Amino acid sequence: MSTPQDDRPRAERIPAALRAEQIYEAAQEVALERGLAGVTLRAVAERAGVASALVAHYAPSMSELVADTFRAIAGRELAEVRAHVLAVRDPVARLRTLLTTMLDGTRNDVTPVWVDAWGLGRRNPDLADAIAEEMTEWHAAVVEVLDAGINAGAMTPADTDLIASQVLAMIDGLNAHEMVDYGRGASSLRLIGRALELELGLADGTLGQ
Amino acid sequence: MSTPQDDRPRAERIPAALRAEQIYEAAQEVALERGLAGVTLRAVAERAGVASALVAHYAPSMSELVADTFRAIAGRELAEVRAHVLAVRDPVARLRTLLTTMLDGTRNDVTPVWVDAWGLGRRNPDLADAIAEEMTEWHAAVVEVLDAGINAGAMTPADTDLIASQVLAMIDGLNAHEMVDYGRGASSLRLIGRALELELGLADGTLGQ
DNA sequence: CAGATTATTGATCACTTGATCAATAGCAGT
DNA sequence: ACTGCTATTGATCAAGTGATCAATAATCTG
Repeated sequence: MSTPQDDRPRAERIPAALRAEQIYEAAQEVALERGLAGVTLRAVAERAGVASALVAHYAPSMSELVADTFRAIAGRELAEVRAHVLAVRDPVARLRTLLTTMLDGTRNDVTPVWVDAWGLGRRNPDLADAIAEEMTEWHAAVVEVLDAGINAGAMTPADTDLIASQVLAMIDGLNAHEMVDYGRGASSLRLIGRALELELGLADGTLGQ
Repeated sequence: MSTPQDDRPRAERIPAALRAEQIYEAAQEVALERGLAGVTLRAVAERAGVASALVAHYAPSMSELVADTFRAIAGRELAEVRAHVLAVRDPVARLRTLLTTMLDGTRNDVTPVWVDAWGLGRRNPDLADAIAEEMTEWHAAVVEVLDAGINAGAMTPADTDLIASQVLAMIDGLNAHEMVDYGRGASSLRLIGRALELELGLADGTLGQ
């Protein structure tokens, strides 16, 4: 059980740009399935159906590939959530949609990616930069939702910058907790919802069920 | 640069129980300095000043050693914080002490241990169990502080179970964020303090400065 | 002091990681 | 059909991981 190389039909020869894209996408698939820590030279190569040397050929280094993979996954997630949330017109319903979307477990595969990222970020500077960037964008998106609600008069004026940080901290903390099966039975939505209702002058239960 | 074995004076022969304790402590030192992911057979051996085989001899397996190491660090941290917090008699001041203690950066070395733990917990069942246990104890400690405040009439009655989960989520989330240098300038204490003041009927600024 | 007990080690295994490089194979243009 | 360009690969490296085991050395016991 120790074949020095993968036996596999030789990969079809395609333009470099296209192959780079395939490898890039394979890395994302691996990250979503096995976590960011599972994005190894050989795992990505197998997923893409090419020799591991080809992955090394297209990626500057694995640490950069990991960082780029994280950036792609986090960026796409934000774009999707943003589009989904902004489609809701009523400000309060929009905020509720934001919370439910981020907590309903639909994105159960990207949470491990974030948790892995925080841990790996300490030894991977490229990844640390990527994390900071994505977090800034998430923060801006939450602020946008809050500001819209306040400007529409549906929420009490508040320090949206601070509240957005709070929301993200709670969501990331809860997601990390749930990853190790620490549910405590309490509904995460209700937990965050209550806090925001108080800070934004909303009636009890408006954000949670 | 490839000595097959560490050249080093042979470790003095001491009773097994004592040596086990030394290795156990060496693992904790390594974890605090290089993170839980740095707790490897050879790193612990070097730290303890023994051959790597001896670490393997005393530890059932590395995954168990990592789990035990986490348990020891998290447990000791909780005991210390608890003692420090319970020494404060005034309920509100006690809560404030709890928050400042958990956020003032004094325990900057154990935060990475927690963050590593969440990531590694997915592949290390022993570690996952340890995490859940330690979190349960932390939760109970926070509830204790909140209940005391409410019973003393210093805080508005509330669902302390839920609020404790919220506090832990925010703290862990914020700590994770700060680990990748994502400070956003905002004071974490003020952020959590504001939220709790609202939920516990405390005057603005009572918990934060 | 001789012998049994046990703590400690060196060597080694099988495996995984990222990375490099000469060699090969396929396509494009002439 | 030939030639040049380039995508792709196999082999291999050095480093690091956890783990095992016979051999050694120190202590204790009778």
